[in-house]
Amino acid sequence: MTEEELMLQQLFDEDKLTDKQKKIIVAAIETFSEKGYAASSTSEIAKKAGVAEGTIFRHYKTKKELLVSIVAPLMTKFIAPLVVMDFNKVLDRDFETVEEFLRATIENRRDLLVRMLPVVKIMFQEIPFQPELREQFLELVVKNIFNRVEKVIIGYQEKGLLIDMPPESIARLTITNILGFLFTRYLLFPHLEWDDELEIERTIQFIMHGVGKKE
Amino acid sequence: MTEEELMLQQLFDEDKLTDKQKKIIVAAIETFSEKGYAASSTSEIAKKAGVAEGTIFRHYKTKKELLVSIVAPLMTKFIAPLVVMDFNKVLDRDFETVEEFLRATIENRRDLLVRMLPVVKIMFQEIPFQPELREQFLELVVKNIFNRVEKVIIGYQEKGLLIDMPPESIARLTITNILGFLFTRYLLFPHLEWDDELEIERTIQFIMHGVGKKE
DNA sequence: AATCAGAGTGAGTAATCACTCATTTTGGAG
DNA sequence: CTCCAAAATGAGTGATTACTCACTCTGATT
Repeated sequence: MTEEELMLQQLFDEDKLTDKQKKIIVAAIETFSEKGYAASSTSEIAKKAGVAEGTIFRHYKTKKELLVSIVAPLMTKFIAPLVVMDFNKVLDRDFETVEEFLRATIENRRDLLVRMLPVVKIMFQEIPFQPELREQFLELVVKNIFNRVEKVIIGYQEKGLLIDMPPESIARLTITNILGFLFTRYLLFPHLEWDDELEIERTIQFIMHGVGKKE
Repeated sequence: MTEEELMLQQLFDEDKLTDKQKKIIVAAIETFSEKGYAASSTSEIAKKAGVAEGTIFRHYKTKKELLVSIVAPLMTKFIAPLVVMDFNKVLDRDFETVEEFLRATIENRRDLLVRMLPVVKIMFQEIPFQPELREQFLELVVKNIFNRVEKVIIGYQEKGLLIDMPPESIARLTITNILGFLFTRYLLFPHLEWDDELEIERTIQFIMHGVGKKE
């Protein structure tokens, strides 16, 4: 199974798509990711997919619909597992400490991010310009994730494992560091040599204990 | 003096520009920032500037040259003050503690970021697609800033104010949090109500002491 | 074998693109 | 005022854009 098919399987119900439809999606992802949405022409995508330009418009009414149909599924896929994350399970059973919870969360999202890298790149590029994507993102991320994460934080605070800074600030800071690491590692400097395990541990250590030296 | 003229003054030697040249730059910044570079047409920019389309190409050979001439000065302006930041002065004279150093650094860069917001947005949007900008960014930020910051960190480590995690990791984590705050605050959720002073203090506290509760 | 719906085609469309250039306007020096 | 170089113009360029449509192909059903 090729790299592309693996990616497709993550995003779509692969079986319902014809061969040419798959090729269009693969070509579109590659082109959008390399040149950006606005700078990608449908003729170029068709050429790269080995398909007539008209074929694209048989399946997608507009170029924008092609973009949205690629990016939108990623958001739900990326968010879904975190939404169903059972609050009590996380707190009481699986993860005794915050460190373990963070380690599991980072590891869990890292796989998906790496596999979906080109689509993730497209997503962040286009969210500022596509209201449809922005709304979907805000709805999913801000309302679902943020509330969910805040509950987890309050739980750990009650167990005395976290300082009593307001949960939304702890959430902001923690998410900033996790996404900041993934962004720096995989989007900003993917070409540098990274010791992933080590850097994840340092990130977790940093989140928990900061960088100030205790007396 | 208008908002736009204030911005221009930051980026250009205002006096050398004719009235129409200024209007072109203002219109280009506005359009690029709103729609993205590739989706902005020169005819639209000309219209918005109240200028003939040919006038743009009298001063800028290509559309890309217009983009670069807007974004490039920002990078040097943004980086320059940090580069000339005297290592010993920072360490021994002005800032006894890391907290004070962080506070001053965040405050210092925040002004500029807020004033330059539209250009900053254009910069981050286009760096992935414009090799010219990417090279300039890497040269300035990675080599200058990163080395400079590492030296400061080593200095504070020698004074026993920072843990002995490798400086490049401390630098990565600290910069992530500062830029992460500014990004979240001004680009991601500028419409939310923020208590800036408070949130900056929390960010600094987080960097220094983490979120783990001490026994 | 006949039928038919959906997949695929590719030439064609008007609109828009970045850019050119011959010409006119402008503003300051002599 | 005259003069002139730089600034500004806007109609015009060929190329490319997203998208259409009349048509063909394909494979499953009867």
